[in-house]
Amino acid sequence: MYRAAVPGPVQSIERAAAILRLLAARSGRLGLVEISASLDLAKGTVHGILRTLQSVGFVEQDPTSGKYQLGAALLHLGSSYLDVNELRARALNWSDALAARTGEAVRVGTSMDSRVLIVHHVFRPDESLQTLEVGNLLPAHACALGKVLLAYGPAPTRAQASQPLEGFTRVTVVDRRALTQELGRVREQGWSQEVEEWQPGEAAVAAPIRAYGGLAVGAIEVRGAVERLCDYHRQPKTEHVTRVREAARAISRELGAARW
Amino acid sequence: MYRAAVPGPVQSIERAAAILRLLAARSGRLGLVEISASLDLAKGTVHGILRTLQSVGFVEQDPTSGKYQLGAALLHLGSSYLDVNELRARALNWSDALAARTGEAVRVGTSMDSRVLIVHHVFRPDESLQTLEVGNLLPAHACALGKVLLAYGPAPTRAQASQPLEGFTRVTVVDRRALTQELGRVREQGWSQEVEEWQPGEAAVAAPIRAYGGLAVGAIEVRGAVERLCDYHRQPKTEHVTRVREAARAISRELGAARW
DNA sequence: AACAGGGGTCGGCATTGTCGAACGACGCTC
DNA sequence: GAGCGTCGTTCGACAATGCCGACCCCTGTT
Repeated sequence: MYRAAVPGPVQSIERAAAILRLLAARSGRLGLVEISASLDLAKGTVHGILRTLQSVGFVEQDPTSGKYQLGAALLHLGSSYLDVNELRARALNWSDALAARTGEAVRVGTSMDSRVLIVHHVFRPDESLQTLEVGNLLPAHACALGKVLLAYGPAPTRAQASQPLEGFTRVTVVDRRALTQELGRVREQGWSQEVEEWQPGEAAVAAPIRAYGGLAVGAIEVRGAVERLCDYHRQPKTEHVTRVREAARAISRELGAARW
Repeated sequence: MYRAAVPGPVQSIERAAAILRLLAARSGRLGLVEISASLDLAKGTVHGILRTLQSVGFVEQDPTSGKYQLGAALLHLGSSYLDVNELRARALNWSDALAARTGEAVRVGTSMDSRVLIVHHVFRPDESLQTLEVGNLLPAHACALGKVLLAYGPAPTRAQASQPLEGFTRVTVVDRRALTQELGRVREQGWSQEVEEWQPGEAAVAAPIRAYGGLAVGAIEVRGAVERLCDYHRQPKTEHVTRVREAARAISRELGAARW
């Protein structure tokens, strides 16, 4: 039997986490056999794990259909994570001001599993209906936040670099070499942009939030309609770039100061 | 050795969940020995679980201090839970309207471990700064949401009924018998109130959201300053009570209709 | 009425996680 | 600055633990 390199990754916990991820990915309820088939585990095994997860409130079971879904306890854990998260805490003050000054929505994100996790979101300051995106996961290569995180984060692993890039609009960067080139440009100029590469009609500008050592621990972006955020060359307006970069620097300073 | 009544609650997963709860309760970072002492487990055991939780992103370790805290993956799971949660989905439409009509903040909650979990929160429609309370856990006996859930939920277990009620202000109901009496009144009138029992200066009115069978699966409340929400007898204004009850009934109907 | 498909249960086996002691690093005190 | 205490981490042995796969029951369908 294969023996793990590092000792003691608790198998059942890994499996439980895989089940939770599966339930989160397929938004909706999943049956026992679906889960056991997806993870290639025996039904009985999955059932035992599910019952345990249910008893601690991490999953719930629909009594009529018998299907499983995520449980309420996770919501509380997630919000507790936000309370502890230092990046978010430091970004709170500055992002409000940034949204007010630019008149656009502001989002703060961090890297997770080569995707971008939104940890803070300030609505565009107008009366329009907007949905809170905190907790959402975005593909890194298709949004301004992600590009900055890729550019200033650790180098991608072999496995990551060989995965194809998914396209979302006609201008999403799907060519790996083109992306590498753009990330170089991002490093040179110190900020990233994204014009209709994720959502049609939307553009964004992002800058890195760096902790001691220079590695990016997060990013902050301003996002809004292309016609407001960009000039007539479809390039982000300089004032927005400047303001995002200022906010990012301010937060970086606070993060550094808090620990050193 | 004690043998569990139902077979197969996976021990390591229960322990992992206990660790996560501990990390959530003590907001902040915890050391390995603190955790192992709190749960009365061997250091090595806790370490193995923590490493596994870390590898799946449920906890993070501060590289400088070595202490552990909740991880980013939980945020995503929590927000995924919100996506699936049917109570919240149905409440979305009605709570916005309720907030607009009453001019006050609206919250929707559900029962969890004999406390109240906030699953939706609409800010009071003015420019004041408010913090999102989704994911927060409140004591059931001290808020309007909780009283409704207690009144229309399953009867409390022996263990629950013998726990003392914590006081938060001078008027918090801390006497178990007084609470029972008030819950009876809530059942009679179909709604609950709370005047400065949780936060000084704040009052709230709540009504039950019931699924098929009549059991409350959630509750919705309007919350605001006492002087706005109540009349000069410090009783909630009738118009607010009516509106909350209407919203609750509408959501209940949708929930029932969705399944039957 | 028979069948298919779902969730749930059970007991035996060996894999798996647990324990406790020992290690190395750090920081504090004297 | 040497010693001590504390903390996170590693390791190996043991056996308790959780895993597997066959079996059961129920519901809905053909």
